[in-house]
Amino acid sequence: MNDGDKSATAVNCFTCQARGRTEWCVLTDEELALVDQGKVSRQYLPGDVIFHEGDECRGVHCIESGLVGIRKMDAGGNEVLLRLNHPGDTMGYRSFLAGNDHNNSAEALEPSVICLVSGGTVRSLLEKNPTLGLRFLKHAARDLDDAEEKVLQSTTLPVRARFAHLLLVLKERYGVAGEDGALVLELPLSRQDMAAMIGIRPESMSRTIRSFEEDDIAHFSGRRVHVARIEDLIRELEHSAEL
Amino acid sequence: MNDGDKSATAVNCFTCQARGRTEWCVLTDEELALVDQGKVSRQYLPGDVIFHEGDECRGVHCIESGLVGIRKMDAGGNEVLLRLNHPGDTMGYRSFLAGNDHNNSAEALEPSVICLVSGGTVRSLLEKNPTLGLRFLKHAARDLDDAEEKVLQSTTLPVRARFAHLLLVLKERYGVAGEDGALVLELPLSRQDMAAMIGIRPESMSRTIRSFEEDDIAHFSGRRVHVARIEDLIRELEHSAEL
DNA sequence: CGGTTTCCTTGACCTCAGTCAAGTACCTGC
DNA sequence: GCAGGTACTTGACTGAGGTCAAGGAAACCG
Repeated sequence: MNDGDKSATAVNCFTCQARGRTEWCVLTDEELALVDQGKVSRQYLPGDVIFHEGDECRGVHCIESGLVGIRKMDAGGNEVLLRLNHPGDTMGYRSFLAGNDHNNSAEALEPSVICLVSGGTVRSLLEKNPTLGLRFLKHAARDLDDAEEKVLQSTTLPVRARFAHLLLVLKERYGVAGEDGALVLELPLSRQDMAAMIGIRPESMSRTIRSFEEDDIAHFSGRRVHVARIEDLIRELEHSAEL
Repeated sequence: MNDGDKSATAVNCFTCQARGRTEWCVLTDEELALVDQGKVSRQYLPGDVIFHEGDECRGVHCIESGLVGIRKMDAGGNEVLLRLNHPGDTMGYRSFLAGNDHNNSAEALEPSVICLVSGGTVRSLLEKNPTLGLRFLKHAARDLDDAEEKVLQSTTLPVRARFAHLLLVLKERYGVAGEDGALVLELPLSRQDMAAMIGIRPESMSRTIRSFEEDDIAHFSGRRVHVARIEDLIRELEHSAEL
């Protein structure tokens, strides 16, 4: 929890690394200048919380660099890691639009630089440039698809299949080419967090990993994963379907 | 499956029962006339499918009357009932916006009249009237919250608690006042569908209902549910949290 | 009306994943 | 270095919920 006055690092929207990937890329230079003025940027270290469930929503967060996990927990302290957000991603736009408090929390998983664009700025931009709203809308549509997919999987698929699926999804972003068609993943996640992503306990995560090793489907050392044959992961998914 | 040429019932957007509740309520009369021209309306009977997962998305559906269930199924034939849609609700706007095929299916649960607003119409309206996009956006934001809530619940809560929660949600729309503070629900759902809503098998649904009866939490006869003390349902939710 | 189908319920059984508890590895600060 | 965490692993046990199989109830339709 480093809530102190992290040096408000001088970040500029025009030179932002993630600029091309953000929702803001549809803005004119003039409009982008508004964002630039209306934002505050901060650094976060792994474990730092950007906002908490229940916090008042004061604007929209935008990731310049790093990695952020979106968590949600219930009354019993159970927690799920809903998704990972990357540079260029926008966070908290939903609570902002709906005008209610944050209904999930965001935590830095890697050292991150994150900007908070004030509510007023976003509101006036939405009026000025309708395309921005459509960008948000598409973003929401994608998130919604993912969430519904997750609902389906978490109620129908067994843990092995869910884990295989998770690895296949993570491959898109964290897969690095191994030799001879093998796949190597460099995950940014602890086992706890992987467990939280598929909604199981750490103990079950351990056992699932071990069973993947025993079946020679994947090999884990630290946060590096070797997968000799991707088909094995896919089969693991389908396998649970038939029969 | 009544895919024949159901009489294209003469429905008019200006006199639509659900008008006030639709996304379109932000349109001017002139714009609404466009919707009226650009739509086709049809009648559906219970069990009729409005669109299937994988179908091409040809526009946005709008419910004039009736009740529609949104289902999603996986390769193994497992199915989840994601949500219920009511008069005034819009369906399929996400696939439409994202430009991909429908990723879930819609089935009439009651006799329904549903309009299909053509893609071109929606597109031009979105350009004309940015507020419409914001309406869709808020809608998506709400759906997303629900979906994420559901992810959390389906991975953390036991069946009894999920069912209690379902009843509490259904109460909002289907609760009718019973005498002396008791609650009576007139559900529009079969047991199978209730099971599908919380992601369990019909057998488990039966057993859960029976256990609620035995514990005197709720009494079921057909699709009517009597709940003497709502607190019991709430306690059922919290109960799973502690300990 | 009886025949068919679909829905719902029940029982017996089993298995997957959660729980509890203990032990190990690793990291950090002193 | 050692003490104290935290993360991870492992084992033994348990139980909630899925599966299978069968029977009953209710809706549908000729």
